[in-house]
Amino acid sequence: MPLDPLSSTFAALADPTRRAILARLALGETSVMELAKPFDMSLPAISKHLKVLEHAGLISRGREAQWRPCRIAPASFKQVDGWLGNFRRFWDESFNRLDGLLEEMKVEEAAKAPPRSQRKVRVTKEKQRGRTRG
Amino acid sequence: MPLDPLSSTFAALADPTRRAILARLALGETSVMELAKPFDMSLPAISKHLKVLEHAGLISRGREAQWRPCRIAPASFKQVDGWLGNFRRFWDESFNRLDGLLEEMKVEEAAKAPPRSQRKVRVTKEKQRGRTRG
DNA sequence: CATGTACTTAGCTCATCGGTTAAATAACCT
DNA sequence: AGGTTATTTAACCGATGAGCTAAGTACATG
Repeated sequence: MPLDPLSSTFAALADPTRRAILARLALGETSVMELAKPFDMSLPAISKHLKVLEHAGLISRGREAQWRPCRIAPASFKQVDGWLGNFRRFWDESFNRLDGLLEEMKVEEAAKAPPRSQRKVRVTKEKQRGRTRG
Repeated sequence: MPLDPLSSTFAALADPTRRAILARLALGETSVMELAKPFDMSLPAISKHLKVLEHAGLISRGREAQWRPCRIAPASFKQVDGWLGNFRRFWDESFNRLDGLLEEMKVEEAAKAPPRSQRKVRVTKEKQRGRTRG
């Protein structure tokens, strides 16, 4: 049985060889041979690692003659980052300051607008999900 | 042999039960019994999961009489977030916009100051590490 | 077509992982 | 001391994971 996406992504990231491969790919698309070079490991081993990374949605692969160029695929990274966001308040100071600010703004807004039905906002849920900077 | 810290952290996160435990702990410190309740699983199994999480630096445990209250430990989360930051440019639009801005600023600064030795800045390295929001 | 290059698949080994039950430890409460 | 509650340790089992070698596939080129 296949694991849920987040589990297979984390599992894929739990190997230093695979993380090193991703670090290399962050510099740009490249071939399997090229990726294998830094490692004291058989080619099939690298091939397996790439399969794991692909299955985890962390890379995608193309076809160019006999080469299978690999590149970073953003989606799973984004998902991991999203999950991590649920815990950001535990370590990110600026996140907490921003939260304080947002809460202040909500309080002020609530003071201006008279309370209607469904006016109450679940701040805790709100601040844990789908945050972007900007 | 023990894995490197990042590997054991990712490995710890690669299990849905353990992620659910962390999600519960995000709501606040609690006991092993309390943590075990939602799961159809023996207590020793939970105990093992907690040991893995503790070893990964994702939780810490106290002592209060016969209870061992668990709570989120920030350090490993932060480390994961830091590692993920190396790849942020692949999915985070606002991150890219910010990078563009920073690069512009560097260009302007460089235009003002006449080129000295070691003036060249490795933007790529710079933008991949130790970023915080402000 | 034959040979070389770039991979992938198959089949094996060994270690680790997630779960189990049974027993041990630790602290509290008569 | 004896019992109850909370949690861990020990010993085991089946499944999965990372590595290997050997063989297979796909494409390019002489």
